[in-house]
Amino acid sequence: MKSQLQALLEQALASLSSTLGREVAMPSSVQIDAAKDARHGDFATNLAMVVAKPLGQPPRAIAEALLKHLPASPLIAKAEIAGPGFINFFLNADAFTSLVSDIIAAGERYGRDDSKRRGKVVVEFVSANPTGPLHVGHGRGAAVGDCLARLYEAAGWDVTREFYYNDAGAQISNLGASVHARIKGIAPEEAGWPENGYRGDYIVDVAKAYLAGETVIADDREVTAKADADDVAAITDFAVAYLRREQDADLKAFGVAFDVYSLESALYTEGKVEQTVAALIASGHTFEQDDALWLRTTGFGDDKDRVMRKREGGYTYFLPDVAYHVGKWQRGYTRAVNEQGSDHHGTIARVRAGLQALNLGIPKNWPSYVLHQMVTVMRGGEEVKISKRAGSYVTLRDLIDEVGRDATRYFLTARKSDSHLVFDVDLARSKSDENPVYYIQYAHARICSVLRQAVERGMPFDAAAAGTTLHRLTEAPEKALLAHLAKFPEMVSVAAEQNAPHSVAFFLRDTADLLHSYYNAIDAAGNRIRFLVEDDADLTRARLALVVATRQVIRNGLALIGVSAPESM
RNA sequence: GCGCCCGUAGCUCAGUUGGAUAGAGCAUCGGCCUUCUAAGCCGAGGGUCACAGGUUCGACUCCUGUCGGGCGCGCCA
Repeated sequence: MKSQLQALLEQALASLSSTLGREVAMPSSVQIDAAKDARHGDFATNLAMVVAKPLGQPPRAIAEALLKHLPASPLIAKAEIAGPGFINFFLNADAFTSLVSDIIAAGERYGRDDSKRRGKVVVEFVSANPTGPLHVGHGRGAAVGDCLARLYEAAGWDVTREFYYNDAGAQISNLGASVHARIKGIAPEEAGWPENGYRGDYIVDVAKAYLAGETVIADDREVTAKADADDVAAITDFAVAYLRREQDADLKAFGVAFDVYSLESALYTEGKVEQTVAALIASGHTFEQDDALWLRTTGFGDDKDRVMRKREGGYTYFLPDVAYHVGKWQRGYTRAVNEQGSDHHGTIARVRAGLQALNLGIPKNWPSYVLHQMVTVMRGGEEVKISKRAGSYVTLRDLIDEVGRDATRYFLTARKSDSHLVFDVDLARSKSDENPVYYIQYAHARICSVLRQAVERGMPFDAAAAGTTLHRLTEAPEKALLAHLAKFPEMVSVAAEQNAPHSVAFFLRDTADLLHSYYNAIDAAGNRIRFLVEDDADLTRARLALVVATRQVIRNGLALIGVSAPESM
C-alpha cells in the first residue's frame, strides 16, 4: 500500500514541477506513514512541506496543487490537507480487506523476502572463549544476534551466523592450569592454586571427565581424554572441547545454532596474521618505537596508535582481529554485523583503522557493530550475582532452567540493546497478565481455540470460501487490526536495517493487544462482537479469515525472536 | 582527564533517518464473565521528555555546554 501511494505521489510531483517549470525530484526525506490518529486517515505524507522550499510556495498551497495533479486510483477514497501541510489519505476499505487473503495465501512467507537478493551478510555473535559456561551477557548476545540473523534472512539477505573464539591464548593456558590443579586435588584458596585460576565448580567436572577418559564431541571439535594427570597440553585440549560442548548444549537449548566457527589460532597457523602484518608494513602506516611495531591508527580515526608486535615478539590481539575481518571481507560479505558486549567498544575504532590502512576498498564503517549493555538479574527484589556452577556469575543455563527458553529469549530481545537491561526472574516466570510473553502467546492460543470451536460448531474455517466475504469486515477493531497487520513487512525490513530486534517484540505486543481488544469488542450497534455468528455464515467466514491472518502474523513474528507459538495455554 | 552509550509517567520501557495533542505495559483507582480461554477487555488519574542555550515553519529526535549513571582508555582478550 505504501509503495503504491509513493508511486502516485511521485507522478503528482513530477506533473506539478513540470507545470511550475522547476524540476524537483522526490526527496528521500519524504515520509509516507500510517497515520497515528484515525482522523488523519490511513496514511499521511509530509511531501508538500518538504518540497515547499524548492518549489517556492507555502506548504499548504503545494499540497493543494499536488492533489490536483494526483492520478486517480482505486486505492484512495479521499485525500485531505491538514495542519501545516500534511496530506492525509483515506483508503478504500477493500485495500485493507484484500490483505487478509494475501496473508493467508503467503503463510509463513508473509513479511519475508526469501530471494537473498540483498547480498551476503555475516552476523558474528556470542564469540565466547571456551573457559566456562555462558553467562547472561552471552545470553543477551545470543538472543539479539540470532534475532538479527533471522531478521536479515526475512529481509532478503543471505545470512551466515558466525562464532569466533580463541583456543590458544593466555586465558586458555589459565584454563588448563586450573583443570590441572583440580586433577591434583588442589582447590581454590589452597597452596598451588594458579593465580587468577577459574574457580567455578565446572572445573571439577572437567577434571573428572578427563581422568575418566571421556570423549567429548562439540559442534566444531572432538577430543578423547588422555587421562594423563601430568600432560597439561592434553588437559587443556580436552578442557576446551569440554567447555565448547557445554556452550553448544546451552545454545542449543536456547534455539541458537551457528554456521561457522572461526578460531583465532587458525589465523596464525594459516599465515593470515603474518600476511596482514606484511601488508600493513607495505602500506607505510607502521613505525617502530620502543622495540615494538606500531600501526598509526590515529590516521584513521583512532584516538591513539596501537602496538601490533610486542617488544617480546608476540602479536597483540588487535592483529588477529584485523586479519579475521580481512577474511570476512574476502569471503564476500558486503555487510558484516558484530554483536558484542559494550565493554568491547574500544576495539571498534582500531579494527576499522587497521582495515582502512590496508586500503582494500573496505567501507569506513565496515563492519557495523551492535553493542549490548549489561544485564542485571533480579529475583525477589534483589540482584542475583552468582550461580553455584560458575561461581562468580549467573549463567544462561540458570535462566533457561528457571524461566524457560521462550521467556528468556523474549526478555533478552525486548529491550533496545544499547540500554541496560534488568531481567526480573519473578516477572518472567509469572503466568499472568504482567508477563508480556504470555500475553502474546495467549493471543495465539486464543485464536486456535476459536478455530477449534468453529469446527465443533460445524462451521470450520474455509480459506477458499472466505475471499469473497471480506467486505464484511467493517467494525472499528477489525479495521485497526487490518491496518496493523499491513505494517508487518515494513517493520521487518526496518528492524533489520536498523539492527533493532526489539521492534519485533513491541510489534507483537501491539498485535496481541489489538486481537484481545477485538475479542472483547462491541460493534457499532452496541452488541458484543462474536467470531462465530450462527445465522451469518459469510460474516463468520470473514472474521475467521481475519483471525487466521492475525495468527499467521503472530507466528511469523514469534519465529523472528525464536519464541514458540502454543496452540493452547 | 579523554572517548562511547544512556537519562522520557511511581516502576520497566517504546517513540519508525525533525512532524500533528509525547505513547504502551505494570502498579493505583473504578467497571465488565449464563454464550468463541477473565492468562482477557473497557475507563480514570499520572509528564518542566535530566538541565540550559542554539538551528527552523516545526525539536524527545539535530548542534553546543552542564549535571547524573554505565562502560572503555594494557606491549590483556
